[in-house]
Amino acid sequence: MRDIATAAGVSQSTVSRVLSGSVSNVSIGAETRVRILDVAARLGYRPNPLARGLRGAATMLLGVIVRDIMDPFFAAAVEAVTTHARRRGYNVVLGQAHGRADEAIALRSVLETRHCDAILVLGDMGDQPRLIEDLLASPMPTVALWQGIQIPGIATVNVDNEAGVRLALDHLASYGHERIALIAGRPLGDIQARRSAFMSFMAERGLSVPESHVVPARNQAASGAAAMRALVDLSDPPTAVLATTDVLAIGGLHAAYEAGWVVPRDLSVIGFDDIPMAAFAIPALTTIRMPVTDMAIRAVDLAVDQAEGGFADGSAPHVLAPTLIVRQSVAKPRSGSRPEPIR
Amino acid sequence: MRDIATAAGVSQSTVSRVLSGSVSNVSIGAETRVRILDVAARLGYRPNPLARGLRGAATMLLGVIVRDIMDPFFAAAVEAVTTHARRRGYNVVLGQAHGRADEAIALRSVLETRHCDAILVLGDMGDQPRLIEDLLASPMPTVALWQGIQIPGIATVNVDNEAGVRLALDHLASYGHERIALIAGRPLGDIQARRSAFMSFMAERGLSVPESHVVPARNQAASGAAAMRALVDLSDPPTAVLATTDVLAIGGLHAAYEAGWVVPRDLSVIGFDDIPMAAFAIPALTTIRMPVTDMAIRAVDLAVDQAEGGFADGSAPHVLAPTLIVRQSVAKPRSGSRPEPIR
DNA sequence: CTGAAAGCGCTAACAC
DNA sequence: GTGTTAGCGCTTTCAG
Repeated sequence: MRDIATAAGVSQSTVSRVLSGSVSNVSIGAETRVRILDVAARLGYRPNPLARGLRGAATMLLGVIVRDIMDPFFAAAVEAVTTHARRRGYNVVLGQAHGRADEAIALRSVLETRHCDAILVLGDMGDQPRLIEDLLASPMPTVALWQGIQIPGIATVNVDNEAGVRLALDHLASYGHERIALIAGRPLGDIQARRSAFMSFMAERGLSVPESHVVPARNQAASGAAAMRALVDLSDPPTAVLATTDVLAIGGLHAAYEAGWVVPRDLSVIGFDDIPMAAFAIPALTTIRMPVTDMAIRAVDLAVDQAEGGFADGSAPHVLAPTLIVRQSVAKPRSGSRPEPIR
Repeated sequence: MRDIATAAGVSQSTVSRVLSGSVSNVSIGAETRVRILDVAARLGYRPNPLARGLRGAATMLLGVIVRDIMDPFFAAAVEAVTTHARRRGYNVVLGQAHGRADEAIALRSVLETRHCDAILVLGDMGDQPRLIEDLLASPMPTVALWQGIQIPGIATVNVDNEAGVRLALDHLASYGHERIALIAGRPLGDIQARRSAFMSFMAERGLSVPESHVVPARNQAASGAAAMRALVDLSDPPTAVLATTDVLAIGGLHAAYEAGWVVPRDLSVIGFDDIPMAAFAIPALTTIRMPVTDMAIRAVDLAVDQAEGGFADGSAPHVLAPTLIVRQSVAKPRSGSRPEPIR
């Protein structure tokens, strides 16, 4: 910038005024402005965001911390967040927290990331207490999405997991299912909420849930498949399965298929999230749709408003409602205890 | 930092020396160091990366521009890149280029992103000429992945698309398939390469490809499904289908299923990429596996070396080989022109 | 071994 | 309208 100042024969401040589009100040000499713009272009001038930041300017960056970007649900969430952030003039810095092992690093990454204006945390970080602690300690506006729980002091945007589970269970029940199993991911955040909602609603209806009908899994298709294999091998297999995420459900669908079970004739399956692939599962997966876009918008707005306005929204809870998407994977229960082998 | 200097009763420079772990200089008074460290901790000191950056320090940030994060393949790629980047001590800034409409913005984002040490471009940006131009104009180390083509002046890491297509076609041919259709994404980069490889290899074998057997698609399951629907409705439907990506193939599988075609009995399907879901498609998808991890490592190393060492690797082409993953979606051709309706 | 001072690129008072 | 000056937080000569 100094170069362009000398080259244009004006002072640096004038250049700054022109190039940074200072609104408030006095008007700039029409010809001077043109000359400066000209020289700037000729010299291929690029403002240095670091220097701007140092002066206290907003970086227009939103930090996003996501547990696992390979989870299609979170990929969609990142997409939604990115889209709305951009609409608000912000860009996104992605910090991946993959696995708890990297906790310390993820954390560091966040701290180093001080040069963004606000932070969004996607997904349950319940097992990374240091992260949470650190977020709380820092003065940076933070909002947590899909955390499953309220974190005092941090604005959170969640789905109503209980309503979702109730929707799913009601749907299954309306078909006459009583032996319903659960494939559940790590008991944290959203998943934990879904799991306990499942248990209460089953109890509420007087439906018993044998221990073997609640099978734990990591949130990957392979794990969902393994869980389904276990279920299908039981002496008293369920007639319906609720998976806490679509990824798990899709893995389960595959395992059922391999075992020769035809969904939904022999077994009903219902997922949670409505990831893009869900509609293309075989059969198309009935699932609970997450209002991803709305949640992303809400969260970004919260973060941006906090960053710009500085008003401490504190921890007003934002809980949005999921909806039931009926597709092809649910039907009435088979008659026998297990299906006749078809091959 | 000034505060901590006064609080510790030393000068700012001493504090800096201690806190930044200056290697070269003289040793620091043992007691002084401890005192400073102590005060720093007590005051909750956090270095300001912006100020460091201003002084010319590396930001340890890798910019990653990806066309579409919702594409499971690129999600996996981002994961791989992030992992290796972190191993090298770098964090990742994600810039999403979704859709060409945002070209200008994506571009800006990159330029603003000058505060990262190098840039990785994932996926074909052939339709964003301004982006490419800009990358070339800037002095920032850049490496392009899955660009499908060489870009003079930018280091590129690609797969051998032709080898991949040949692998797929050989596999299909070995089962006796001759009427092979192609579901192809946007004719850009990798996809373009795969498409033309398909055409040449078919020609090479003397196999004709009716125009109706090459169906264009956007890279989404829905589009793959639509394409498959078209294929299946043909009066001379193919006995095998090659999709340029697994996402397309999975969509196609679904459409075939809905049409009552049983894969692989009535139709063989083969994909490209080997995304995590591919193994859990129904039936499990035979596909061409991308060496994602290796490519990510190569690219990150290239970028980092360039950023740190400054040696201009220029545009040495890096082309890695894909492999065939045989699963369940390919069998010998059905006998009739079309399958008997099964329902 | 430690302090003083300059400067990275830019902006914002405050003059003229 | 335009120039001067100070300083954001940090590192780094250059002197003590």
